[in-house]
Amino acid sequence: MFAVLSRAGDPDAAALTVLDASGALVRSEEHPRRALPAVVTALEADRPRWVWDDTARWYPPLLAAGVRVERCVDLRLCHAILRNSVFTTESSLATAPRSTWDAPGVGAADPGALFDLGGGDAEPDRDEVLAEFAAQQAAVDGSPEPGRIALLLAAESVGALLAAEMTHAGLPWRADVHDRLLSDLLGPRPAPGLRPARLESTLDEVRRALDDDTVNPDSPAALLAALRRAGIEARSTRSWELERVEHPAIEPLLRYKKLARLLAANGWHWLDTWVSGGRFRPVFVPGGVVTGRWASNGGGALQLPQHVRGAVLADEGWTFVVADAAQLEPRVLAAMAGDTAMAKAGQGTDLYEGMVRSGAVERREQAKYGMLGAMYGGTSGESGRMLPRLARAYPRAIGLVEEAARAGERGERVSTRLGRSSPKPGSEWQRVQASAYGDEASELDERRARGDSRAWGRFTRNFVVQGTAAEWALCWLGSLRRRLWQLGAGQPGDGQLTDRPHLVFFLHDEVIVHTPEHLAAEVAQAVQAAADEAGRLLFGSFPIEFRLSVATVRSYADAKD
DNA sequence: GTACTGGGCCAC
DNA sequence: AAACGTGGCCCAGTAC
Repeated sequence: MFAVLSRAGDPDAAALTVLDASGALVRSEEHPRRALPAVVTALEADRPRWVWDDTARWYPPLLAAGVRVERCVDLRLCHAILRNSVFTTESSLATAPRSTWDAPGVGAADPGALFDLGGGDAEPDRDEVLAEFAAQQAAVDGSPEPGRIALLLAAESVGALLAAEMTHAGLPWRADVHDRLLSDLLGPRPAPGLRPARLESTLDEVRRALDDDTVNPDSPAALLAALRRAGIEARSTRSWELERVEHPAIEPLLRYKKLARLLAANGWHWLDTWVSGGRFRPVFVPGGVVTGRWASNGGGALQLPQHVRGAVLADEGWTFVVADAAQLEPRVLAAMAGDTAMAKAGQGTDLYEGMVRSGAVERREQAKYGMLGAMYGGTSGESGRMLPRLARAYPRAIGLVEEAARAGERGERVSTRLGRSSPKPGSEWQRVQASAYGDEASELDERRARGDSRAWGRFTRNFVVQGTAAEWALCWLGSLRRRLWQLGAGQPGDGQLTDRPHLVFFLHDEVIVHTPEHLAAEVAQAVQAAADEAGRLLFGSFPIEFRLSVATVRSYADAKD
C-alpha cells in the first residue's frame, strides 16, 4: 500500500492519495496541513510506504509533531538515480527531457538556483507526483536488474528518513565542555575581533623567530614571503612541508596553525552558531555526493576534528554506541569482485593483517597503503610499489578497479553493485580528448588529454568502490534504524523517536547511537546484526565479513582505539 | 558591501 | 609518505 502526499489546490492543504500494492487508486482526499500529523499517524498503523517528492519537505514538520514513519519513497532522490543508471537507460524516465525532478531538492539547493524559478523548491501537485511515481515503477520493472535497483531506491529513501530524524534528534553536545576545552588550549574567550591570549603569544614567538613583527601567518602569500626572507626555502606553507624544515620559527608556527585552525573551524563562533539546546544539528544531504555518499550543510559535520569530540557527551542515564566498519572499502571491493582470496584474508581478523598472514605482503602498512593506492589510483611511494604484488595475490579485486579506471579513461560510465552510475564526463573533457586526435594536435594538447583522461579514470576507479560502500552503509543504516525502533518498544515513554535508542550521527562508515544505558549491550548486537544483514543484501551468500569496531562510551572522544 | 578563487586543513 | 578518491569550510585577496 502506498500513501502519496502532494500539494493540493489550497496552499494550506495537502492531497493524500492512497494506492493499493498494484498501484490502483483506493481513495483520494485533502487535509489541512495542520491535520497531517494526525492523518499520517492514523494511516501509519497500516504500514504504508509514504510517497512524496522530497523527504526534506514533508518529514521535518511531522517529526516536529512527534510523528515517525517507517518507510517512504523519496521521488527526487530516486529520480536522480534512475535518470543516470545504466540499468534504466531505456526507460522513458531516463530518455525524457530534464524537468523539475532533476533540480536539487529542499535544503540541497545550490545558491545559483535562486534565480531558477522552476527549481526543485516548487512543490509538485498530485498529478505530477503520481505520474512520476508511475514512471519510476515502470523504469524499475523494465530494468535488467529490477531487484538491485529497487533495493537501491529503498535504501536511498530510508536514508532520507534517517537524515531528517538525525537532524531532529541532534548530536548531544556539551557547550560548557567545549568552552573549557577551547579555554585550555587557546586561553579564555577574547572580545570579538581579538586573538585569544595563547594564540597571540604563540604568534609573538613566530614573529620573533622570523625577526618580523608584522607578518600575518593567516595569509599564505605573506607567510611564504616572510619565510623566504628568513632564509627558509619552502615551496608552500603546508604543515607537512614545513615539518621537514630546520628553523626555530617552525615549531611555534606549526603550533600557531593548529590553534588558529581550531579557533576558526570549531571555536566559540562555531559553538554559538551550531549548538543550541545541548544539540548539534547538522543538515545531512543524502545523495549529495556523486558516488552516493551523503554531503552535509552547516557546521562541517563531515569533518568534526578529533580535538573537539570530547564535547560530544551522552545525556544523563544514556550512553553512546559508536561503531565503525573496519576496512569497509577493500571488503566491499573484495565482495563485488568475487575475490574469495581477499575475502578470506578478512575473515575473523583485520583485513590488512590477514593479507600479511596470507603472504601477499610483509607488513600491515604495505597492505593498507597498497589497497588505498589501488582504490584511489595512487602510483607513487609505497602504494605504487605494492600494486604488482597485490595484483598477483588478488587478481579479481585489483582487476575490477583497473577495469573501472580504463573505462573512465575512455569516457565510459561505470556502476556500483546496485546500479548507481557515474556521470558522463563533461563537454570540456570530450573537447580536450577530441582535440588530441586532431591533425594539428600539439604535444601540449596530447599531454592535457592524457592527464584529463587519467584523472577521470581515477574518479571512476574510486566511484565503483566508494559508491558501493555507500550502498552498504545505507543498507546498514536502514536495518539498524528498524532494529533500534523495535528495541525501544515497550520501554516507558516509547512514543517519541528520541525516547528510544536512536541514531544521532553518521559519517560514511561510522555511526553513533544514543541509547538508554541499560539497552547498550543490545544496541551493540543490533549494530553488528545490521552490518551482517547489509552484507547479505548486497552480496548474497558470498562469504565476506563486515567487521565492526564497536565502543560503548559516554564521550565520543573515547571511541577511537 | 557581495561574489568568487586559491591556499590550506579537517574528515572518511 | 606526501599526491592519489570524495567532501565542507575557513581565511586572504581580488574584482565589481
